[in-house]
Amino acid sequence: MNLELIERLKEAGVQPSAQRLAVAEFVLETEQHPSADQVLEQVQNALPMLSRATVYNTLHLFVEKGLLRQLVISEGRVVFDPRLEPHHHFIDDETGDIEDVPWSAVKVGDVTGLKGYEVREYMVVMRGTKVKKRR
Amino acid sequence: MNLELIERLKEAGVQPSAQRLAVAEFVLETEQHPSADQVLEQVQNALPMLSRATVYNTLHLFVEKGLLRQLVISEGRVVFDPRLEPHHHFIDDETGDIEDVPWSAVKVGDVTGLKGYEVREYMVVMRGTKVKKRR
DNA sequence: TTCTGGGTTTAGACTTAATCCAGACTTTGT
DNA sequence: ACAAAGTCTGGATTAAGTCTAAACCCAGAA
Repeated sequence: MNLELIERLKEAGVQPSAQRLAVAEFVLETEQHPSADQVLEQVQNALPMLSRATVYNTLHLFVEKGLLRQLVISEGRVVFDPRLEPHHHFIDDETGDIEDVPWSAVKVGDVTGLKGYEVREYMVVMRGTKVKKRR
Repeated sequence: MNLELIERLKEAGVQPSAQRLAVAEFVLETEQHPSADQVLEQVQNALPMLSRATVYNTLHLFVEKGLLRQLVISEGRVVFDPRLEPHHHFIDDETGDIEDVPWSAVKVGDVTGLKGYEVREYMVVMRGTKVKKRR
């Protein structure tokens, strides 16, 4: 099962294993921005013997191999994002939820030309509240 | 001594005290982006009996009263920034140092008009390396 | 001056996220 | 089947941050 995922791990240079597959299945597929502990909790449903250390190891491995991005923008927590293409982030003041904002939604002027800095990546971080749909 | 600072605290609605003054003296003046523990360490030079809890209380009070901003963008740490006017941030990949980038250095297109979001504040977070001065 | 009460500070216990480690287990190649 | 390399585990450890109860300080009232 899940041959595609196995292929994807191999391509990234990650040797597949039951644990890694289970973690990948959740974290590479989710729409959320889970923290390590949230990943642990979720994946333990499928694989109860999974240890915390393995989750941390696996997530860091995935980040290293470019399958995940690590975000450090939310309230005191490190969080993982499976969307690799550049995008911005909106953080809800009330709930702390992080949402992706498409790259095209915000235009940012030339950043690579900043004197003194070699910018590898950048994003706009917005904070505020979500507007209820008006009828 | 330091009448100005005392005035500033009072204006912000903070009742001055020896500890709060000492913390203010460091954290409102620094060019860095210190973490709570760095503040503790520094201010203990001037006030050795200062307790960790007081530093946390004071920093949070300052944030609440608008004397400081809390940043959550660096490697797993909450960090405080005494510059209240809007600006962007550059984070050095190697050292983790955070530097301020003037608001005018990067132009960002209209963000307030994003459908579905009420944006209270935003900033561009850049990551990369500092360029050595070329001769 | 002494008393009193509110706000402030303290040390230490506690919580939670994250890391480390040594041994056990699995997989791979021969 | 075996050895070596790689992976996983539970538990101990570290570190950031929070909480709490008792002590402290000081301004105003008596």
